[in-house]
Amino acid sequence: METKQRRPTGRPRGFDADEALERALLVFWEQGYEGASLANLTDAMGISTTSMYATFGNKEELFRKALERYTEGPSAYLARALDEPTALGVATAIFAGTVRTTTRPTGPHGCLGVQGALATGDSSRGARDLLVAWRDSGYSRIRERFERAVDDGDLPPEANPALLARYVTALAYGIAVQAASGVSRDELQDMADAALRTWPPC
Amino acid sequence: METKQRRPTGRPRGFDADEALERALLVFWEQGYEGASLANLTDAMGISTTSMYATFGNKEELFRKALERYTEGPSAYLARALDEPTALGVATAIFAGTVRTTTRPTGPHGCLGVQGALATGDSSRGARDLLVAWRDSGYSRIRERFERAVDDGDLPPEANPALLARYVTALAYGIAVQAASGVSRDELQDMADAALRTWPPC
DNA sequence: ACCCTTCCGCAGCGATCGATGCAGAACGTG
DNA sequence: CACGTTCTGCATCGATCGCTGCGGAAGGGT
Repeated sequence: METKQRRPTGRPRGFDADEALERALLVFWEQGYEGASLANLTDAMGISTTSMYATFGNKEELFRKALERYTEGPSAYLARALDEPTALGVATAIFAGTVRTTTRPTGPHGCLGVQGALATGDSSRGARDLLVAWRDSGYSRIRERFERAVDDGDLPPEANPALLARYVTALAYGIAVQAASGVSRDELQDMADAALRTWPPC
Repeated sequence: METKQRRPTGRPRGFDADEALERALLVFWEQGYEGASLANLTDAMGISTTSMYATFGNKEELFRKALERYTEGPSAYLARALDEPTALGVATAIFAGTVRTTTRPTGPHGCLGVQGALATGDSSRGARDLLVAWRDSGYSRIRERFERAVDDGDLPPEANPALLARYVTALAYGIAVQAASGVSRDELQDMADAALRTWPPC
């Protein structure tokens, strides 16, 4: 089975699809799904609308792929944070990663998963629902990690993993909103450090 | 001085401007500034675009007035919260008000000041900047209230009012984001209650 | 060198965006 | 009732929205 050779050859692509997607990600990140027009996107990607549609499908598909890239790139700190040995370590790493990613000196401020499509019109409900699912997935993974921490005896038996996960995600989203408003990295990190001093909050 | 009689008479308005503004507020709240089209707005307001422009100026002005109405209506809990006698009472009231306002059984979920225009295209930068200023104003008022709490001896002298205000606003924005995702009122209130059990976080 | 396949530039699609001009309707005032 | 003033309904503006058809350009396989 030669499933490897899918493309029966032809004119090769004149641009780097990965780099184009990275550019699109930055536009979505900064302007949101609705605020990013096709002209904005293709200009930043350096390709024509024809190439964009041929390569990525349509605007919503492009957004979906940009979100995947975001998850595996700027937002990869979440997966790493879940590997920390303690619940406190997990929370600490999540906050540190959130602060760093939402306040990069170069690049958009805030979190794509929050500001990409928080409230939208009907025509953008697909992107909005996608981000709702994305945020819910992050919450669920944190909650499961805290459930394991209770099982491990790392967190006390009376701890509420779901509630703790809501707390961590809420603070992370709050950091993201403030970063989008222009609040500095140091100020947000100091706030996160203070919050962690009373961990766990119950 | 007869400044009272400004209008030299004429055909009276055929609709209630206050109610129309309330309807517009709900649309902006649910769909965001960019997601709310003129057609969406005027349909909900029950008036023509001509009447809208004659009465409110343009879309950005309408948004500005809707935000004012939001501040004095759904978001009025903030001003009341600042009158609480203690910093803990202030934080408690802010969280309770945020949870209640962002999860109203009837009406949009989330906070207009957050999801109204968090990340936008160039053409909506006016609305975006307006909300940045709105959020910053809320933060500043809370910070000043906490400074007073330190002066009063309510908060310990080593407390950091700016940091505490960042914490409260972050958690409130996080609640708003989760409410926009559909998280229930009870779950968010339980989380806020847990966070308040370790007040102040430093 | 030929052919087949894929990609790209150009132009333009219908729809919707925010915003207006205009003429007549509807009122308070004299 | 006539007038002056304001508001409203209709039609439409140019611009932009996301998206696509088409024909030629540019490659790889044989």
